[in-house]
Amino acid sequence: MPETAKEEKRGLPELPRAEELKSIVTRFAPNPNGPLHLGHIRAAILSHEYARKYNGKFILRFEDTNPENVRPEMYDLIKQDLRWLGLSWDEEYVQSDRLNVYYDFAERLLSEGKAYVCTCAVEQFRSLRDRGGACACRGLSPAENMQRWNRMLAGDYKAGEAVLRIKTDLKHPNPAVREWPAFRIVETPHPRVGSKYRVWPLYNFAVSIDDHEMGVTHIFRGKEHEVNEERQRFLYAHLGWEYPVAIQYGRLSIPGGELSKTAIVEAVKKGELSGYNDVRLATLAALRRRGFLPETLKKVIMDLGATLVDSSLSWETLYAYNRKFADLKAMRLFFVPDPIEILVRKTPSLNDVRLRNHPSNPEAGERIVPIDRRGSEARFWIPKADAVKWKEGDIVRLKDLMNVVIKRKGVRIEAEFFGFGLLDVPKIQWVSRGALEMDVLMPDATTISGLVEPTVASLTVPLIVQFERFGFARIERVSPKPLAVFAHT
RNA sequence: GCCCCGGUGGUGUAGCCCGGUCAAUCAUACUGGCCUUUCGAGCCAGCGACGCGGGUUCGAAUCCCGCCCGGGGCACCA
Repeated sequence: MPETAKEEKRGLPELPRAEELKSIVTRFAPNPNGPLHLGHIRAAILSHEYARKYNGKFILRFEDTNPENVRPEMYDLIKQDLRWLGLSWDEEYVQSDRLNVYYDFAERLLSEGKAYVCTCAVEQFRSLRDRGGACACRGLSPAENMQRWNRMLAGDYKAGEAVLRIKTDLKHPNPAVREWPAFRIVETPHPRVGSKYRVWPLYNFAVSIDDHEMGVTHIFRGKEHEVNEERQRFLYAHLGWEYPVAIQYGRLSIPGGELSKTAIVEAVKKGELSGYNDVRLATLAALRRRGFLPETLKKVIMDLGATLVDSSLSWETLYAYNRKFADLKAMRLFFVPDPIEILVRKTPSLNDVRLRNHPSNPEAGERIVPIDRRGSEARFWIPKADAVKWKEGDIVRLKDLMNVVIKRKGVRIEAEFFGFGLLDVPKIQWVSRGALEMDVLMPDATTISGLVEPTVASLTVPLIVQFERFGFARIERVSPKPLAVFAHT
C-alpha cells in the first residue's frame, strides 16, 4: 500500500487548497481555431485527472469570442480528440452563447464606475498609459459610460472606435496590465452566431466571468498567462470575487511541434501538409494516427507534472512509453520491407503455419500464414536488407518455421531446408503465398513498401500492430492497398 | 527597452515554501548480464546532476545578494 501512495503522490501531487474547498472544479478551455497539440492536452489532461482524483467536476468550454479566427469544424474535432484521450466532461459551454452574461457584468461594472468606454485612438491611449496617465474617458460618469456602451451595442461606433476598459492601477509596474480592454467591436460575422452581436468580450474578461460563474476552483494554464492573471485579478477585485487557484506550467516542446495552430492551418491549405494529422506534426490527430495510445499520452503528461520549467520532450521518451503499452496488446505480424524472393529446396511436407498473434498472451488468438509450396520447393519473400549480409553456406531461420542454408545468391536466393529444430541463428520474418503489397508511412512522410501477411485483409482497422523485427505501426486501412503508419521500433 | 518567471544527470522529473534524515527520487536513454523462435517486451546490475560566485548558518540543492544562461509577456488574439 505505501507503494501505491508513493506512486500517486509522484504522479498527482495534492492540489493547493484541495482540503478546504468542498468540491474541485476544473476546466479545459480551448479556442476552436485549430487542432489540439501536445501543449493543449497538457491542460486538458491535468484538469481532467485532478477533477477525477477529487471527485470533482470537469468542464469543457469553447473560447470562441474572436469571430475572426473561429473554425467551425474545430468544435467537433476537439471533442473527438478529448473522447479519444478518454477524457469525459461534466458540462459543456460555448462562450459565443453567453454574450448576455458578459454584457450584464459589463453594465454592472460601468454603473459602479469600475470600467469605462474608451474612444481614444490606440496609439494615443498607449503612450498615455505607458506614462502612467489616464485618458479623458476614464473620468466619465457612469451615466455617460452607459450611454456610450449602448451606442457601442447599437452600432454607432465602428470597429476600433470604442472599447470597454477595466480600471486598474495606473501606476502598476507593468504597463501591460494597466487599463486593459474587456470588450471590442467586431463586425465580422461569427461562424456560430452570425451577426447577432458586434460587441465581443476579450479573453481576460470572458475567462474571468466564466471561471467564477462556473465555480472553477483550479485553473491549469501555461505560464504565458502569468500577466493575464494579474490583469484578471483587478476584475475579480472589482466584483468582490475570490480568484481561483492558478497552476502554471512551462512550455512543452518537441521536435516537429514548433508549428502554431495558424501555421498548421496555413500549411494544410497550401498543400504542404497532408492535413491536421500529417505524421510530421505533433498534433493530437497526428499522434493518434501514428499509433500513440491515449494511456501513453496521459502518462507522459502526468509525469511532466505542472512545473514552471520549460521542458523539451524527446520522441524517444514518447516511444519508450508507448512501446510499453503497445507491446501488451499489439498483434504480431510479418511485414517484409523491400522483399527479395527465396526458394527453398528439399523441404519436407509443409502445411500453412498457425502462429500466435501475441507471444505471451494466448487470448490474442492465432492466425494462419499460408505457404507457397510445390513438391519439395517452397517460395518465400524476405527482407533484402537481411539477405545481402549473408554468404553462401550461412544458416538462417525463417522465424517460427524452419532453418535454411543459403546455397546461391542473386536476384533470387536459393537455399535448402536445414531442419525444423530451433537453432541459434538469425531469425527472419517472411511471407509467402497470398502476401499483400503494403505501404508503411514513416514519420518523415516517406513511404516504405513491402509485403505483408494476407491476414491483414481481414483485420478490423485501425489497429496497432507490431511488425516483427520492423516496429510498431498502426494499420490505417486494408483496402484497396493496405496502409500502415509507423510508430516506432 | 520595460515587466515577469525559471535554471537538479543526455532527456523528463522528485526534493526547494517549512535548511540537517540528500554521498539527492523516479522514469527514460545509454552500458553490461540474464531471459526470449523479433533487432520488441521482461528481469538484474551499472552509469550519470544540484548554472557560477559570494554571504548567512554548526550545517544550504533548499535562505539572501550578485552574475551568467534560458523562457514568457509588453495585442482593441486566446
